[in-house]
Amino acid sequence: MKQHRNTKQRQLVLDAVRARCDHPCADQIYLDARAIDDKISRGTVYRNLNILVRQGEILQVKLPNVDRFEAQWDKHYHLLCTECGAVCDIPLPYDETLDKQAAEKTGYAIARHRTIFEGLCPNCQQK
Amino acid sequence: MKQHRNTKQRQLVLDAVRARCDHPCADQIYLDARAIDDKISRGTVYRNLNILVRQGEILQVKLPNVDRFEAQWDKHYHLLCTECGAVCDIPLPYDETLDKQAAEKTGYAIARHRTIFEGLCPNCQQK
DNA sequence: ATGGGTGCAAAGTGTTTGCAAGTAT
DNA sequence: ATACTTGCAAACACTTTGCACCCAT
Repeated sequence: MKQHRNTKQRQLVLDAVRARCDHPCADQIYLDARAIDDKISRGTVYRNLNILVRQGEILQVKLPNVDRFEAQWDKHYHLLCTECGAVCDIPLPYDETLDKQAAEKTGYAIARHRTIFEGLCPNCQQK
Repeated sequence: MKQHRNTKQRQLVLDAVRARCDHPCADQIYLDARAIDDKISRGTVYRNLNILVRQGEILQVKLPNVDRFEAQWDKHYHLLCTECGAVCDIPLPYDETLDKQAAEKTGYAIARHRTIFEGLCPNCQQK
């Protein structure tokens, strides 16, 4: 594996992810980083997000159109409001036994599972 | 809701999804449809896939890079081989109680959840 | 006849990449 | 000195859309 250096851009990207709790998308992180270093480029942000994901520093949440990121790295589930697009973590325990069951039934070597709940947030329900 | 007509193109797209069990992506469906009607266009395939998903005729599976589709419409979970990209349905029961728990804990009106297991298929484990 | 549907090509969106210059180690 | 990183812009992959014509109802 390639050895990574500490650059202020990479640190900036990591800080930007950590500073937010709303699971920002890459472009949001770019904007946040840009507000501090107005020279940083989109390419650099995308590259660093990918590196940080690979290093396990941050988590990538695959959603319909865009990927989102978050600094929390333990296994947990997500909740998406299908109306306004808000994403939040959900306080349900990660069920390890599911991975075992799936492995037994399929012969796959299961690393993990990802669960995304879909619904309407309190705000959007009122409309 | 807009009223939809029966066109041979739409039927062709639906048949193409039904004919496959490997969760094809949009472009694969386009190619399959193209093999039968060499005049059908990508735009039409994409448009019809979206319509069919909205109508509940087919299911859309959101994965890393591309969306995949399948004709089975009941709630169930998916298994992705992170090496070769194969996708299959997984014979675990859909857990309705999770939706209730999530709703109670968050105040969201939960419609459903989607779970994707990640691992290595038997083939890719050998390498 | 009416309004949804089609093919085509252009435009979007989100992300990756080639390159020359810069920099952490 | 070495080789990883950066900014920039061009390239990509996938999907949507505007338009004029077509066709199911």
